[in-house]
Amino acid sequence: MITVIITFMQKLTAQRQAILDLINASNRHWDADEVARALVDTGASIGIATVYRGLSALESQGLIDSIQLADKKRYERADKAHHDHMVCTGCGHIEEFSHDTIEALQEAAAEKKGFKLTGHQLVMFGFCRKCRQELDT
Amino acid sequence: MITVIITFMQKLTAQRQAILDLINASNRHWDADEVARALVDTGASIGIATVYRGLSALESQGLIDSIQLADKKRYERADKAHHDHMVCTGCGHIEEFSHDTIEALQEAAAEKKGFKLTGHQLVMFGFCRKCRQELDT
DNA sequence: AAATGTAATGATAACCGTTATCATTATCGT
DNA sequence: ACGATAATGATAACGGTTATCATTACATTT
Ligand SMILES: [Mn+2]
Ligand SMILES: [Mn+2]
Ligand SMILES: [Zn+2]
Ligand SMILES: [Zn+2]
Repeated sequence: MITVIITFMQKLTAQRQAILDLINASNRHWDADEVARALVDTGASIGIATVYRGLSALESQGLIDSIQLADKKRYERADKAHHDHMVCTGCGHIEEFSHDTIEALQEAAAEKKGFKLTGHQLVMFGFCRKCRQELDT
Repeated sequence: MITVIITFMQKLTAQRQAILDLINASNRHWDADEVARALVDTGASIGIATVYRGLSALESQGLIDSIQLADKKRYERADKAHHDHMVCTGCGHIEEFSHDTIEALQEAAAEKKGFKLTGHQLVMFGFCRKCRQELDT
């Protein structure tokens, strides 16, 4: 019998509330540094370590979501349905999409290999509509 | 009129040939450190910086492939058809799979958003057959 | 064969996102 | 109010990767 002790946030502190509010008020995908700068710009006082810890804590509560890109993690609101991402390598724009059939086929593919899925991440790279035009000119 | 000068490898040096041979002789997904250690173990003399540069050069020639995982990049043989990956969070085992319908639907999803795709990466996380059993016991 | 130009090598410093450390501060239950 | 516990913030440390730079290996030209 193994007892696993999980420590949850004792409280949504002022700092964590500020992080959560910031992310919930936008549709962006924030990295830790952007969050820290945005909060400091509004006059809040928050250390970068607190931002990292706050983001982790909020995510483990399911209050925010994240995607792991090549270089860094980016966080976004959790009150949207599951979706995946297209990243424009030209301008960094992130487009969201969801496709039920793709999701179902992933599950089937996992089943065939004996995998018990816990998550997935599909990232597509390319050029957004705007950057495509600039390439043609 | 913009001229882009691309410098290719002048030559497949002994070090890069050794990296390529090592990777081609296995079905593993190697990180840079594993490659370096494996080569040093066979008596070869190669610096870690050379391994990183060699892996990059070989990949840009299309001689090897890579996947970007959360913490590090992993390299594999390029003489297999395109495929995606399932990573076992229990033991690190990487299973490969390919699904033509998923690929086609991705292209369609990109088209709908105006994206010109250049690549994608689908990573599924979960527990492999072996680790599933150990969880149940 | 010798000289020249260019690319690769290897040791190591630097970089960058992230996590660990630790003294201090805030918060919760009693 | 008290004591226990968790969060904060400055900063050090970490891990993977890239940059620097003096040296070495090639290939091409004389
Ligand atoms: Mn999103
Ligand atoms: Mn593979
Ligand atoms: Zn773009
Ligand atoms: Zn496993």
